Amino acid sequence: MQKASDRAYESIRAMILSGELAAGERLSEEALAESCGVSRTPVRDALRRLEAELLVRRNESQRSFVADWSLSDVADAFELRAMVESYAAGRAAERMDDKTLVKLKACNSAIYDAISRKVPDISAFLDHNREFHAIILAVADSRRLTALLGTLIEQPLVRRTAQHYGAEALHRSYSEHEDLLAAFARRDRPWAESVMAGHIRRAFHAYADAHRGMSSVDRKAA
Amino acid sequence: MQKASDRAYESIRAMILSGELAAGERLSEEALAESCGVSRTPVRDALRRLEAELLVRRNESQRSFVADWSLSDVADAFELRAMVESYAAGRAAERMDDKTLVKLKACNSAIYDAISRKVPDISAFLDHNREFHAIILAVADSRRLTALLGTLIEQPLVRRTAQHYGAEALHRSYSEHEDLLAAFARRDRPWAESVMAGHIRRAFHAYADAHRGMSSVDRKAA
DNA sequence: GAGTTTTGTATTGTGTACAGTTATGACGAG
DNA sequence: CTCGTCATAACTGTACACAATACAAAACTC
Repeated sequence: MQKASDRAYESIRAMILSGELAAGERLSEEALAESCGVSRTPVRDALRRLEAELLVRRNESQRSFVADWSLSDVADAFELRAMVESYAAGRAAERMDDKTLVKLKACNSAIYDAISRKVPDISAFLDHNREFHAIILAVADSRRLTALLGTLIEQPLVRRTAQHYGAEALHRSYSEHEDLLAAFARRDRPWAESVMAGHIRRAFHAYADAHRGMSSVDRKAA
Repeated sequence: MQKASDRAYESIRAMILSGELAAGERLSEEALAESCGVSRTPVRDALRRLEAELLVRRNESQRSFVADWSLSDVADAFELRAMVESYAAGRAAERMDDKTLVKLKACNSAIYDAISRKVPDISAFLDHNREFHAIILAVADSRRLTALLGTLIEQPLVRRTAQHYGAEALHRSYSEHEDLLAAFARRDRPWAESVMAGHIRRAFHAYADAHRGMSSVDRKAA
């Protein structure tokens, strides 16, 4: 069995990432239990895991809330992610093999297909993008690194704002991936690190622009 | 109340870090519950937390084991820690204030006292050293960074092997802290980053030397 | 005798009841 | 009308009981 605990985890996580549970909202174990169709025990398990990911916060009296990410929190996470993920790309460059390179190329081609339609398929883009980075992380071959990045990649708001990415931002992301592939093909660690660092930092500014645009007047993001 | 869960956490954690629970050993929830004098529920909580720190590993069928850290695992952790903690030192340099600087100086003086006795007080050294780094982390002022480093600092074996550090390694650590203080006093971010990176990397090699010495013939560490 | 199936035991997952704690609202005094 | 206090309600922590699963050992078959 052991499904109940996982179901609760996935369910609550999805509700937080989608915004169904608003930032700062109170989380009652009992209410979540009913919402997930399980008892409080697996919900408690799930909340502990989400707390470790900083998706859930607890106040001094042990009550749980949806973490509210300020812009500076998101900036922090992106800065750390840029550092850690460029390190991962560097390790991957040294450990790259031709078979994995082919997989990465196929993955980025899928990204190209998704963003080159008349109406870009953002959901497919996000999925393939996630896979692309996951493959690199796997090649980097460090459990510790994987665990660390796991807490940095999924951020509330990011997925929701991805819908507002412009076509040029999506294509820029694709072409940065191509650069990464070139660096990997040459086993060039410093190159891979540089490209990845820039890739993540660009993503942050795209997010920040979109976020500013959303929170104030709905102006076009650069 | 809420003590039982914390007691279980601290108790199990201490048993792992001290080596009382050997690396790779099976962890039975019930046995731990009895050993901690609580029921299985808080033990489960504690195991989830320790799992997030990678101090406890679970196999595919959800059974828990003490994580067995290979030398390469420890090397991984140190490399990441060097990267992340030097970033923290850099942020701290930019945010440093005079009051905190005084506290850090006092802390390092306490370290000097601990290591300058006829028989160095390693336990006091470790405590003050932890406090020194904790203060820097607090000044860096990023919850995310704090959470990240939390999973990197405590490592099985490290505390145990600290007993074997030579007098010169301890004094070197003290003097590197002094360098950090100088960098902080001048709000010199790159300097602080460099010193911290070197500080952590030296610590790793001290550990590696001691570890090699212990696992093969008991030769003197450099 | 070797391999496979079956059975028994140990361990974890889940639900639920109860106790202790915190928050909230009502009521009364100033 | 406001502030403080007290009572009640809601929620979390803990324990325990039961169900489900996995591992191991023994027995049976080929």
